[in-house]
Amino acid sequence: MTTPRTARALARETLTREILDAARARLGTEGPAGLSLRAVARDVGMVSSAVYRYFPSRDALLTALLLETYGELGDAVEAAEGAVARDDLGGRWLAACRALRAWCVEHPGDFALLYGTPVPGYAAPRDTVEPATRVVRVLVRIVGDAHAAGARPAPGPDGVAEPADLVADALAFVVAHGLVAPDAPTEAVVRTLMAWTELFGTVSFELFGHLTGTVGDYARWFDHVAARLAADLGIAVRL
Amino acid sequence: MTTPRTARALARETLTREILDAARARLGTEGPAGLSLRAVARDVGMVSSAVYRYFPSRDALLTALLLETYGELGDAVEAAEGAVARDDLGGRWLAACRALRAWCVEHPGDFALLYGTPVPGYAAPRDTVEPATRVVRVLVRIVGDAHAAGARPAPGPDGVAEPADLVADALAFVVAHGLVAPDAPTEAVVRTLMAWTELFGTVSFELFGHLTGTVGDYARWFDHVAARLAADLGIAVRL
DNA sequence: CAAAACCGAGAGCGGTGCTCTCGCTTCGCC
DNA sequence: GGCGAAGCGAGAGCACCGCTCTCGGTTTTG
Repeated sequence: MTTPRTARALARETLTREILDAARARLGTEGPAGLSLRAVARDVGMVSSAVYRYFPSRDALLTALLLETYGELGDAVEAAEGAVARDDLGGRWLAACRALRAWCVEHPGDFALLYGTPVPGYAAPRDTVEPATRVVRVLVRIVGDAHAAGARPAPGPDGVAEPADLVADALAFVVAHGLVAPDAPTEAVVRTLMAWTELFGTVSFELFGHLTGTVGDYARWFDHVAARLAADLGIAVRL
Repeated sequence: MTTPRTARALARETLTREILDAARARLGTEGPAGLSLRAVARDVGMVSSAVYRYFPSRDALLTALLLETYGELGDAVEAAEGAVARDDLGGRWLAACRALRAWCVEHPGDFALLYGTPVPGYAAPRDTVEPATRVVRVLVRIVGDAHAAGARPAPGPDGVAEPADLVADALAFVVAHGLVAPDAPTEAVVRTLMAWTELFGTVSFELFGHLTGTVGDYARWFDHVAARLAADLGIAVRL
């Protein structure tokens, strides 16, 4: 990455940035499906073919956007959660959840790119997996700390824990990615993954309009969802 | 709708069907974003402009697809739930949830149309709202019956019910659409809406690839989510 | 049986992703 | 300093897209 600071390299850097910024701006207004490389080129004052000097294809541009966007969301959630006292587990959980929703609501286009319908022909490369797991990693860490502090999830549907092999399925990935220590409370991890999907499901329903008319105050609605999930994990949240 | 059965009207009917079928077939392979009216026209052996005799715009075709698809999902869920003994509340809940997921997994393209990123310029007309509520209506009905049978949702995060005005927000819509009787258990209704979002959030994460590597057996994972949600609503589910 | 309505085909508009070629500028190296 | 190589932006062109309009031919209607 330490390219020589020649005039050309410098220009390339700034132009790459300009293209990415223009693309993200368009993403906010048109959505991922309508992301037009030609329009982006026009926005930065180029002809469309010139953009291909910087991104070999539309998919490559998409990948760069994915990486950048996952990173930004991860930053936001980690920063919000990190600003809360370590022993305030409910506060950390709520801060992480609220930061998550806030970012998504402020960047609906980016949210659609990350959590909406996948672009048909496009498969996200491997190196997007790590940035994509940052949010859930924060959640798992909070729950892990809570477990260490004695918190226990509510009993399962029939009063017993989730089956061991279901837990193993989910846990294998989490441990493999270093999200959590191998001796983590397995059931809590599974519940956290379920909570993660509910959080994003709620945001998805909000942003995609499936709750219009049903819910008045989305922020409060989301807070209650987050609080319920926390309670289910044995973490007390004061709204 | 009782158009005279002239040769022309008959031909129009079958051709409209053929176009819709071709569009849904393409939806399954390309996804909603890549739905090309020209390609659909080719599939039914027409030139693209001829399709406009049947649907005045791509959006109109989209609306027709929405109506049909919501209807099909509603049919599937209602049929599955209706086949279970009325007093077997856990069975009804599980049947509805499983039918919901099964349909989505079998029709990923249609699912993306209904619950994925909204098409940028397109706003679904009013008459898609009613068909869109059929699934949640089934869920609310089960929970209502459970309430009548004495089931009570688990206590809220801090041991108290959800705030009354949050409940009122959500309930207003539900009652306005005749989803539930005005004297319904308000808190249970709110919880049901939350459960509804989690069910579709789980399917969304499954189909959009956010759980790849994390969850091995999606069906069992989903069953556990459904069972947990039921337990939270005071409904016992045997897996 | 004629007028009106409907229908399919085709051309055409401006847009898209992407490829290739063509000059020009900048770079690295001797 | 000079020179070949590499990088760059512009433009033309390909096949595709949604959509409009016109033009003959068919069917329906009064």
